[in-house]
Amino acid sequence: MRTRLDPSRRRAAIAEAVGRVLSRGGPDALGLREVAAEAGVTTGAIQHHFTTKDGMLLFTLEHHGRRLVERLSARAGSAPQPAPPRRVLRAIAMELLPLDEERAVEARMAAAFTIRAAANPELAVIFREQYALLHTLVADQFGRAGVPDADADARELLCLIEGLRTQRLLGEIGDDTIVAMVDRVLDRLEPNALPG
Amino acid sequence: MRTRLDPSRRRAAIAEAVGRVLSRGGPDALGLREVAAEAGVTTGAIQHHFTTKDGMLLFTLEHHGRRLVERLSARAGSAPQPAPPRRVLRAIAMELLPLDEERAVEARMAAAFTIRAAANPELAVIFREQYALLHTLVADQFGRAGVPDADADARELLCLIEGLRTQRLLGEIGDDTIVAMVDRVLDRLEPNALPG
DNA sequence: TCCACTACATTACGACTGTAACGCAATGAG
DNA sequence: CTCATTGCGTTACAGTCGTAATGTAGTGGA
Repeated sequence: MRTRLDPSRRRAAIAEAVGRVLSRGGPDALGLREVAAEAGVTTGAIQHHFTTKDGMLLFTLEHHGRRLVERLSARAGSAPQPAPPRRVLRAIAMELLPLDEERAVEARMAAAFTIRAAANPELAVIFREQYALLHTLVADQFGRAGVPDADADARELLCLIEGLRTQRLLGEIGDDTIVAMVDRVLDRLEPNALPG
Repeated sequence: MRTRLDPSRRRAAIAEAVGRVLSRGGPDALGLREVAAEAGVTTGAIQHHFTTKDGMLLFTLEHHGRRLVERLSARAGSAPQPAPPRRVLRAIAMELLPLDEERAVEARMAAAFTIRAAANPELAVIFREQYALLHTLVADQFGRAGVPDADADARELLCLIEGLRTQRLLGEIGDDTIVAMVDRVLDRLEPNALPG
């Protein structure tokens, strides 16, 4: 028997394992035994904490979404309050884009959940909730920058980021292209701000 | 026994069925029996034409990609030669975006293949080849419009379209938002062209 | 007409799937 | 200490998976 663990910790650990499995092997590799092995537990443990596979996936999406939003909020909220919006937006973009392996795993996992959500309303709800949070977060920064239509600018930036994630994980573009594109867009959206 | 059919026609029909199944039920629904039922054949027929499931998927991706590129080329090539680039680009965008059910099926299918490609180099190659064709197609139009960096503009537009597809199929944005965003971007990228 | 061949259909099989059922050790309350 | 409860591990099972094997009807050439 392995170390006994706080249930929420164990659920989190399993959710992380789901992400790695999904990221590594694609949708066909997502089996309970595979996840269990990745998490270092047995299928019995998974069954105990989630009862069903769909429940596990639902929690996994919530878990990762929560973590991501927290990270982004920290980026937006830290520093002496009047941090330049451009810098905050750039930080948010970098946090979302798959520029290191950890973010790449997140991106691949998100993509895997995306199609499931397209055929599963429960998952789609989670996505929309998280997107709403993200949108207000970004739109606030555009608002602070004084652009005429902060909502539209926020939608466009998030949209571009989504596209960059997808194209990057297909190898259609490289890391340098990603960064260049983000800067290009930020320069245009807020031309009066100081560079950096 | 069903009607005997030209092999390439049969393969195409099966590929279409794969797209519909993938679009409708997500990755878990993609079984040979499901595809066979959708195509109105037996698993034996599928096996005869593709021998393996992966082969079937590979062909499916190629098939749909080919069709899409042909449609787009037709859009770009038709009309008395000097059709305004803005109009051509808009037509291309509309052809790519899930504004009707047929394109929505294509978008969901593409998303489903995307994650598979992330873990399957053979599929990724197909994606990259098709993306290259698409890129030159779009970049040509930007070139004709006389923008300073046609490549970057093409990448950005395609990137935005990719993001719009994803967000649309999650229900995060609506059809009107999609069209508005495309026009917004086209207005900015090529401000000197005539409207329409 | 005969024959090789193609285009399927049918059946069968072993591997693998998610989940139910059961067992048991550790833990906290009394 | 006792004891119910929680947190797993183990085993079993029915169903589904992709694929191999085999059969057969239709087809085009000689």
